[in-house]
Amino acid sequence: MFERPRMTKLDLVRYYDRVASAMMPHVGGRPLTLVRCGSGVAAGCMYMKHSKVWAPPALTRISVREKTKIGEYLVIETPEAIVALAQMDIVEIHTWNTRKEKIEYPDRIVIDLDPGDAIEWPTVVEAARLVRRLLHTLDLEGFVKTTGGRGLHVVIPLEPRHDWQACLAFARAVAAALVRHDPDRFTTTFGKRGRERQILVDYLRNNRTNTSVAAFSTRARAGAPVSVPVSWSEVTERLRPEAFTAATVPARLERQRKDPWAEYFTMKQRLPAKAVAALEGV
DNA sequence: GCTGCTA
DNA sequence: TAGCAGCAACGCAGT
DNA sequence: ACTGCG
Repeated sequence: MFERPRMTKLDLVRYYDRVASAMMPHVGGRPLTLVRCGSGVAAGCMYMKHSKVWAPPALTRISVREKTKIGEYLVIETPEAIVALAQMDIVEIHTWNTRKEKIEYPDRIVIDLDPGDAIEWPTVVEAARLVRRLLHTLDLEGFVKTTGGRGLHVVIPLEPRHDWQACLAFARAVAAALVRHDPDRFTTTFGKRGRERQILVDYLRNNRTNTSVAAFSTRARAGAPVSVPVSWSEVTERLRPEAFTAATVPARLERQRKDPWAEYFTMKQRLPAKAVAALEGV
């Protein structure tokens, strides 16, 4: 399926088999959008949103009311289902930020930091830490993960009680606050020109129908690392280890250093009342 | 990858 | 029966 | 309206 390094479908099966159980909590029970590369990655890939097409029996299906019609989506309920996706030539696994039980109420918001070409990695890390600090002022916790590309996601675990519009409004407010805080560094403008030196805060990815929040993806194409929750030791390694020793790490981060995502799945956060208004003052 | 039509 | 074509997303923003 | 983008 891949050239250089050569990777076959069997390799993909082995890989999914190895990571499936770790992936389950992130991708299970959610509507999927998949990237399929049927004739090898070089030949081009297709997005698969609805599940009208064939899928291995290990995948389950759900119907979701959409604007105009009812869409049928594939859902992962077991690790076997993940491995089965390899049989479908699925190379990227994207999920909604809602679980099937509460399809209109996201259980996470993702703040996507998408650096321009001239932005160095440490700057992205710094930005992610800034986002976390911003969230802390609202008594919210955020978890950092790699994206498979050059950026980072700050994931905010939520109790599924705010509809996606409320989540979108919140994400917009966070983005706006970041831009206000440092207009030279942050932008919400999509246009490529002029943002080489800026970090795009991409809040659109929180839209209900959005497909782009990949908890995991196999971006072997780009030679990028596989997207998994990143550990702080990993981040600091790439940052400047000597400048970020345990002595300088706040207790809160120190706790995360051990297992950054340990608390993630137990955390049931609510957006503070008037969170959007509160952010306007930041 | 699968289905369904055609040679 | 072998082979081929068609199929498999979407919405925002910028120009 | 069309294109780029993720």
